Amino acid sequence: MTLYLHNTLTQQKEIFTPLNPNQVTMYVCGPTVYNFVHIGNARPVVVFDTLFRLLQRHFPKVIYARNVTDVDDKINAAAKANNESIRDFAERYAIAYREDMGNLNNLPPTLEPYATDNIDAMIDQIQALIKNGHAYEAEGHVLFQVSTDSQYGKLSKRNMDDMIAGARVEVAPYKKEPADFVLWKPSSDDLPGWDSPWGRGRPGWHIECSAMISKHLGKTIDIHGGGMDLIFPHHENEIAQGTCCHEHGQEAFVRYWMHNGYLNIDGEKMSKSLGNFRTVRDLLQEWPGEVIRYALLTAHYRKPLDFSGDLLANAKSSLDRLYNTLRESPLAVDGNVRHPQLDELEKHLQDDLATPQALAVLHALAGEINKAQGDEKIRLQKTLRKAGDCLGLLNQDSEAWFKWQPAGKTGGLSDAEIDALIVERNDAKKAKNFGRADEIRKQLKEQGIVLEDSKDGTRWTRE
RNA sequence: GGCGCGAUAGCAAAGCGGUUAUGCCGCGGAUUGCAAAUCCGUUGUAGGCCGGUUCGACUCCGGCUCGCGCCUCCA
Repeated sequence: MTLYLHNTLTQQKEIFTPLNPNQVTMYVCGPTVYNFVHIGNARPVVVFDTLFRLLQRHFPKVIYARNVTDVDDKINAAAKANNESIRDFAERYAIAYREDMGNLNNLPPTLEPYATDNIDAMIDQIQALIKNGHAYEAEGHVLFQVSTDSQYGKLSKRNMDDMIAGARVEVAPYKKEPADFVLWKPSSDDLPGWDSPWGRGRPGWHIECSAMISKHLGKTIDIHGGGMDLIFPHHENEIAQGTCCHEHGQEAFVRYWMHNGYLNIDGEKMSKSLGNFRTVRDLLQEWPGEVIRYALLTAHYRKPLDFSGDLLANAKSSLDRLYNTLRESPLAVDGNVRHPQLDELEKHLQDDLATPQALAVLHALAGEINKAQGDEKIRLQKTLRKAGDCLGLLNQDSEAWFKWQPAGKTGGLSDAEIDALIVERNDAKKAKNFGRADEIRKQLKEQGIVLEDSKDGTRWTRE
């Protein structure tokens, strides 16, 4: 197996080889849990879940960590307004996040460290940075001194002069140099805080990730992922912290940096600050989670993807076609199935997660299934189930898929009522009373129920 | 101001220096009591614009136009 991954550090595809051939370590930046996540937040989760599945197929052990940021100024303010602890406040959204991501068929990560459970590791790392001459204390803050890191800027490809020239940041008076960033900041009595060598305070934004990586995954990890917007400053600063806190020798802090492109709305980035976002939670009221997942996989992960109702409708139609070929096929994935199309699918995924082509393979298999009969058909259906599993798709029963209806929709016909009308219609058909049969078809159609007659009986689906 | 990305048919979205991406939508045929699904065929002059390299470019190179992103919380 040769796996190619695009590395943001080198801006090109590289052959992936883990530092330890028996174990891959991967860290992906998780959510700051102060509200429901939007569909743009779901893109990296789906992308790296797909990578996680791929890695698991080819390496004996994969440790995938995704953090939960449960302390930050937005959380602090919201928890205070609610008169509850940041932990209680944050945990509600952390649970919602896990539910939402689960509904998109994302596997749980191996580890989900919480920032507030790892304050000690952050303090340790900050102390190491001070000891190594990369950080300094000033007015209760601890700051990383960027000029002490000759490698600074290597991920985001920018140099200090450019940054200072274009800086729109106010420079705090206690900074030695404008680009220095906060590792630790003091907390007033009404803010969450932890005791530290620099007084009661709380961590800066970037330190949690590098500290938790060091603590849970080690000095060097194989893959670190996240959205493009994290390249600067978040990941650049993580590199500075994670590299300067200890002797690294030849090995980097992170060996492969991967970043997904944005989800756009009308060509503009979806973001919380622009307010042009849709929450995953809302979308799940209208669409199956699998449709959302499929939609996110239709574009290559590094490309922008314009999000729209049409995108989801197209994804739904495509999945309808695939599920139609899986009627009566068992759900369990048969690990022993072999088929050239599976090799083709693997080849595409191994080429920096070429999911659009991987989806094309699913459709090629569907075409074969539609033409096949008997055992050959069953074998191909098993193949398609397995192919779908590689992408986190096609893991449900076809009948359930076609009978699905939006959670937000109420008052429609129940399954039993529909079945009763179908019985009545079939009786009418037997009696050659096609007028009544068509009337029932029409009546159901008006309710969004489509009937399909076949020699094996009548099936129905919700539109 | 600095740095970077993109432009493909009705819609979405890929690979590839010459041979069908794929899905949805459209059209014709088969099948069907009707319908759907499926199969066969097929169209919509596809590759932002202008040059260059080449026997040949959507695919490589240069310029232009337009759009977008990061430099500030952000996936």
